[in-house]
Amino acid sequence: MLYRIGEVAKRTDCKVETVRYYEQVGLLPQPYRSDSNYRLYSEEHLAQLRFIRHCRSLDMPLEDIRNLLTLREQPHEHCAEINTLVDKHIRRVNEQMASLGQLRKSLLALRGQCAGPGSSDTCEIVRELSACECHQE
Amino acid sequence: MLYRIGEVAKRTDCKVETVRYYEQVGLLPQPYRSDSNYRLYSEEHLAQLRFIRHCRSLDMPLEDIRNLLTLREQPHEHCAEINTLVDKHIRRVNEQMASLGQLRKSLLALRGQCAGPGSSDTCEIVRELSACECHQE
DNA sequence: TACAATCCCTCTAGTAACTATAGAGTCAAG
DNA sequence: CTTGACTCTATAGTTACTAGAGGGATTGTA
Ligand SMILES: [Zn+2]
Ligand SMILES: [Zn+2]
Ligand SMILES: [Zn+2]
Ligand SMILES: [Zn+2]
Repeated sequence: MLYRIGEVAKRTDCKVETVRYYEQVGLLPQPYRSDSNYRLYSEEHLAQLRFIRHCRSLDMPLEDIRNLLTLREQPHEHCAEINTLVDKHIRRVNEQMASLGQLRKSLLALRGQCAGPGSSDTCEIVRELSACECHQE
Repeated sequence: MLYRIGEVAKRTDCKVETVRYYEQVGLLPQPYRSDSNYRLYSEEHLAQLRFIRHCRSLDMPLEDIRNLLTLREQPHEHCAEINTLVDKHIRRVNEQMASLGQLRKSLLALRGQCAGPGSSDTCEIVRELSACECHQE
């Protein structure tokens, strides 16, 4: 059973262009081709694309996915490498969360500066943005 | 007192190329030029660049900063517009935090799947990534 | 059989916000 | 006078797609 690209895209919840893109950057092997040069995908292709899409839904970079695919191909176990890779990603996500938390605090503080219209000549928010300490000097 | 681009970059903690980039996309007005065609910046330029950099440190998109700069220029108060803009950004940050939180949960669950080397033929992490439910069908 | 609506193809360029080259000119110190 | 640090322009690369142009293929319907 072979599927055309539109079918494949629908089944993996991604756009046709994205499927072609994965092929272009070497994440997805070349599909078969019909007489009219249409791409034709097997179940294996579909499975690999699902793998990729699920990794992407976890926000893994394509480079990591590439590595995971290689590890998956090989017959041996690679728990160590795989765990390292996932742990690194978890660390990235933790860092992003931390910095977003900081950001949120700063933004709320900034937002609190505005005392409402009429309270001053220029909005305190703009004043704060202009006269910060961190970017002076 | 006029500053060359390297000095300006150092004082605002950004790269020389970034300063030129802001000029190119119209966030920073054209500086003066020396006889040898070097960019020369006034204190006003410096202040505006600080404004931009501080907004960027809050992760505001350049488009928002452009709008803030316009609002700042005008003599009247614009608390309403400014607050709307900041609130929208805060909402974006909140959304990002929420989705990162979800992501973290999923990743930790995935990480927990690995029972260590020797426990199975292929690492459970890879198995989980291959056989997810969300990307089937 | 004719025709329209979909599908698919390749190739190219655009997105955000920079970053990094290449190849050249300028300037101050030793 | 030469070395090194600075600057200039113009162009391309980064990430992971997305959108479009301009063309063929397929499918369903009248
Ligand atoms: Zn205000
Ligand atoms: Zn600041
Ligand atoms: Zn394992
Ligand atoms: Zn999935």
